[in-house]
Amino acid sequence: MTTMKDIAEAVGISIGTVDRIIHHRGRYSEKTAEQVRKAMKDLNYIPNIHARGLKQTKKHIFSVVIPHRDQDGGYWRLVEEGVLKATDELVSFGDDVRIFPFDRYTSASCIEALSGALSSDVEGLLVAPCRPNDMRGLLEQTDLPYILIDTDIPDLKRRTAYIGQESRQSGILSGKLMSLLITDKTTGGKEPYVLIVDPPGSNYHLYNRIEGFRYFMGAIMPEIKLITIKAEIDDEYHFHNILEEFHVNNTQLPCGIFAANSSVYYIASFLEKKGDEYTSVPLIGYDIIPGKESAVEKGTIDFILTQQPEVQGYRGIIMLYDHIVLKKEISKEVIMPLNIITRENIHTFTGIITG
Amino acid sequence: MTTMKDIAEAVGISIGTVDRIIHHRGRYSEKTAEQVRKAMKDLNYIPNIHARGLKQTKKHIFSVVIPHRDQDGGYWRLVEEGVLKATDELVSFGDDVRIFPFDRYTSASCIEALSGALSSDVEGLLVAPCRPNDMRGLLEQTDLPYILIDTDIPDLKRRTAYIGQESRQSGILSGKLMSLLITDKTTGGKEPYVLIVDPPGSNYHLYNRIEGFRYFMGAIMPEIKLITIKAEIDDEYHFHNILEEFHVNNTQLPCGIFAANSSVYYIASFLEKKGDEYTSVPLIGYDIIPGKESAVEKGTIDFILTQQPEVQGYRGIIMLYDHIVLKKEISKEVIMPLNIITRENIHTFTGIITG
DNA sequence: ATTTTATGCGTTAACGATAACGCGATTTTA
DNA sequence: TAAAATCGCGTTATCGTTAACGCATAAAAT
Repeated sequence: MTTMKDIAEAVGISIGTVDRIIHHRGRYSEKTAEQVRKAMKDLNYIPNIHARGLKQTKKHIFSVVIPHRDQDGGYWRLVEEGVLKATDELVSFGDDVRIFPFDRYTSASCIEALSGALSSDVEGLLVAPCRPNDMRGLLEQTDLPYILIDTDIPDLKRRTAYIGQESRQSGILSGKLMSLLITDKTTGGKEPYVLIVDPPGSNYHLYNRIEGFRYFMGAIMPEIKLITIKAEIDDEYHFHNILEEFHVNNTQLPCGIFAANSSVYYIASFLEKKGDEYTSVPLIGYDIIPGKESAVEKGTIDFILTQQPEVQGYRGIIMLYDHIVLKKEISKEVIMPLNIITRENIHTFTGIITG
Repeated sequence: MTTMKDIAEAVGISIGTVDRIIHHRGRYSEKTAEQVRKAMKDLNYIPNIHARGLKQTKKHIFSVVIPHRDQDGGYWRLVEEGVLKATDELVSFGDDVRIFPFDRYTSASCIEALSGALSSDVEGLLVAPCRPNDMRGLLEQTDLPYILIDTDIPDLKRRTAYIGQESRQSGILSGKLMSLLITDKTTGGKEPYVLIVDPPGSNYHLYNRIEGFRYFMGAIMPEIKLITIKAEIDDEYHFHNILEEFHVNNTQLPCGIFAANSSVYYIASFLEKKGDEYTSVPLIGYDIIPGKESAVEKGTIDFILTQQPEVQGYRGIIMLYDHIVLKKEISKEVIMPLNIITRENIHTFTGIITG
């Protein structure tokens, strides 16, 4: 392994000069710099990360600004788990990560969390700007590098990167899967229709998912009516109620149900309560929730789409570290894979972070 | 951040003693050891990886024993890419990875590569024992830790871990997807059948994939005949020939085609040459091959299953490092997720390693 | 009773990169 | 012309951990 000392000896100077040249800290002649650069190439010099990391006295602190772990049906808990896993690794380097959770339904909580995250001795942020209008102001002012996750604000010129999902595309993919599940058997009724369940809260991603689904279904299966019911509370009991109410007024079963987030599990438990005729209705939704896999394993839920929120949280932190500490180039946009989960592969997707 | 010095001061001893206690190197009393363990907990001591890594003079060298990058339709090239990516990271720590490729069709090459990998100053191996009988002998003798990839030899008691796929399960999953693609329209012929293409070489995974596919189709769609054609050479021209020959003898189109590996791309190009009626036949196969995505994007290939070979290679090296250098606990078995790729999500799966 | 051996510690020099500091020699400014 | 600034470089302490070495005191072996 080549060290700076080797470079220095090869050129006939001291390591101090080599260091100054490597880091462009001035106080050297372009002539020696040229020799050093040549020697670095010839000897294949690669900086020793350990030595560099050890010397860096100051520990790096990152802030994470995301909604409370219980919001959006437990989605953010998964993101947080990924963040914590990455934090474990950074702590061994002397660095640290601080989480500032907020309530995504109130403006004040949102602003408070973000300004708290900015004020301390922090060097970079991972932010989920669920309320773009509330957060954009502070993000425009700060000089700190930050990575956006989940929701993008493309016109924020200073954002370092964005990690996210293609929500509309995932709706399109859901539509495709739905179209495969709908056979003549299930469209047996007089007026075939698909039920779209619009979960509580007005969420950018929910909107796009439903829009994508509608687009695909309209294009490929125009003969099928799309009926949307809107839920108001993120609660199993509430979902059962509105589904029951809908069913009373529409005794004919739908030929498919699409839920735009993890509320699909509420729908599954409703169908299971009603019996076999109901569970055989094609059902598509989002997110693997630990402990609730059985609805997929039994086949009540036919397909689940997921973008592995744990991976998003994990990668967010690692990217911050790569960018700020290792000064690596990182991609401006990371689009998460759209994973299709079903009875036959769900067991291969549980507890995965790095792969 | 707590350091060993802090621990030593808290207990009132020197860091030398703390070090001996942490590493069980003897020369200390149980009484002080108890105090040190308590102080470590109280002060939440976490070893500094950088300092440890820097001090470790000896660089760690790992060997990778996998088939040549061109074999199995370029599959191993992808594994190698993951290995190289991980190697890049290790090189910054002063460590190194050496690749010993072999020809999976000859016994001698296989043994030569493995013994070469074992002989040097290596501390651990990542081995794809494609020819278990040829390799088991050497693996039983060595004291070095090794991780198996791709093919498992469960009765090798000393293997550190296995990273692999559930090949039979992936065949079952293919069967399920095929059953969704087959509608009354495509089964219009007199004697509906599905074509199974068995690629060249007798491969453990190929066998299991086909077996799983047969199992599912037999159980769910027993009315559909399964016809297998065996290819002998891994070459586009050869595939076109045998497909053409089959077609001449069986003018009725199949209601689906299943290819047990990346030769699915040869089949796709054949169908595209023949025209629209042919490309609309449901086609399912394996592996995303860089540069060949268009067959999926156009819809000629309906579904691709992949277990992200790059990720397997990458994780293999990282696990070796975690186990040998960081002395972390690593899982005995890592089963890769079974990813379902189709026209609507393929673009989110290209160039992914860590996520 | 003397020599070994064992026990329980403290001290210290690395590992490679960093950056503050110092020091002549030249150039610029007052 | 003297003082000040700049240039180009060398020297050195430091980060936290490791492990060799040393050194008393006590126990065991001769």
